[in-house]
Amino acid sequence: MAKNEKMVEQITSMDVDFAQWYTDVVKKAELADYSGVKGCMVIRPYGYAIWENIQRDLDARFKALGHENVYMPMFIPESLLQKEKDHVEGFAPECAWVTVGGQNPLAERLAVRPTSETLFCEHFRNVIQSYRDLPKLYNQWCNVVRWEKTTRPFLRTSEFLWQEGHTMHETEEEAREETKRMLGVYRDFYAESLAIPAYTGRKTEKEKFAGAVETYTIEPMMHNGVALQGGTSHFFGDGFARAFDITFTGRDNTIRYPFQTSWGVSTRMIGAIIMTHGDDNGLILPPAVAPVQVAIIPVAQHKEGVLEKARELRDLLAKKFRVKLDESDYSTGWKFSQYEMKGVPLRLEIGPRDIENNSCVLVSRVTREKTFVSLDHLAESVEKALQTVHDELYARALENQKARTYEARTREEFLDIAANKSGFIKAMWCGETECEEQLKDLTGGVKSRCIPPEEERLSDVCVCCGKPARHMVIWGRQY
RNA sequence: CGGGGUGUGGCACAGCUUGGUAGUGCGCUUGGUUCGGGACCAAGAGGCCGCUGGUUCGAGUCCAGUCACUCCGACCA
Repeated sequence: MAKNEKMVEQITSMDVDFAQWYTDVVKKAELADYSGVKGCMVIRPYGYAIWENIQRDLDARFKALGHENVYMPMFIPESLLQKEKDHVEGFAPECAWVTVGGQNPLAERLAVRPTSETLFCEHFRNVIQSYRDLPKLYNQWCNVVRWEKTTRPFLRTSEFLWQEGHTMHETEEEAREETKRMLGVYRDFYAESLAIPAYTGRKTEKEKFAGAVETYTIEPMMHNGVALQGGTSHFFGDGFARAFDITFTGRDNTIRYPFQTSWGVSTRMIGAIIMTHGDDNGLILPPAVAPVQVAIIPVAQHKEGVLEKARELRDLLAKKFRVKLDESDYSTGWKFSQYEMKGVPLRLEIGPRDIENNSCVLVSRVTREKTFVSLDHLAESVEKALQTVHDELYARALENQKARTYEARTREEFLDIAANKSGFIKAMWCGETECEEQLKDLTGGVKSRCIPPEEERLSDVCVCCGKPARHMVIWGRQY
């Protein structure tokens, strides 16, 4: 049999089947594996390393703003979860419950946390007495469980990792500012570290978080035009504070309720990275979170001096970058494919010819173009190349988002776009939940994503019912 | 929760209609030749065919039950 007929495990083309492409990338890039536990995945070392980089980056951003990390219990007694009416209604349907401890049935069953507002509230009640105790700026990195019917690696799993910030403030204004500030942190992180552009804005009444007064969201668009709710920041008013009886003595010596926020992003962001930047050759990682930023591939490594030179370059670059030198005896071509599949932003080839010329080859994962660079000032060249990868990823994603954002001024236009295009639709809305539901039914799943802060006035009437328009809404299908 | 589908070495599957020694490809191990885009040759290792029971001289194959996973719908970071 001819060698080119050899069966090579391929990644399904994203144009053929985007869902299958996604699953292939997750597996071939060794990000995650299915587990024996229904709806739960194994996050493999390479995938977890991405999460660790995300954590390190975000954690620094939180701490720069004065937030402190804490850890809450993983279980919530049913009575505690039930204290805020809207909240329990929203989350009870997808809670996992512990009913037995050891050998004995529990007197009160425990929910495995789907989110920790109630636990934070119980604690805030104990530690907040005076305006001097405010603000409380807490964050926790943890896992949560939501009993999902259908799951997909990173995008929706029964258990997932996230961070949830929970803050308490003296005034409503301060809490509202915090809500928007943290949405801004997410937006900056997406742009600066993940190279993902996104629309941000407020959720409609129908789509907001259970128990929130306002929910803000970041909505990046995936390569296929489908939205992913990429992070949320909630303003709770003093609703939970009242439900949990959290009070403090104000500067004027009166008893007051503090104002609260919460905000979170999850391992779903890894799914966003895959679906925003990936291509038919596999994953493409933004340099800021890539576990390996530069893969050094020695060429003809058996020849004298090649490995030594490669190690020298590794040691040099490792001072500044996350570098991996692959000395294994896999073929050169195999290594090229392997690191491309795993999305390493930059490949460095070093072989006998390069050594002769005091140069090496840099290959961008985005363009796959080979550039010969001098070994003098190599670190600078690498830094520049990584920056270029980031910029190109961002530009490409932004272009896709722009190209797939449409405007609809009539119901017919809206339905036509929903039926024939994939992407976001900007359209005016009257503010009624009925219209949201109607549009969702008529289009088979297009929902409101957010109301952006800078609202364009596309027309004066609701795209659905024709009554006077209140807001411009970005609509789309979601994961 | 409703409707399909699938369970056979690590992975992807064939074998089942018509019962009779467990197969193929990839991967893995060892040795050798290769090495600037997924190398090749040779020799190996690895499976009580999801589980339980039944029919039979004999079950991966037929029957009954059961469990798990998965896809499509309604709900969701």
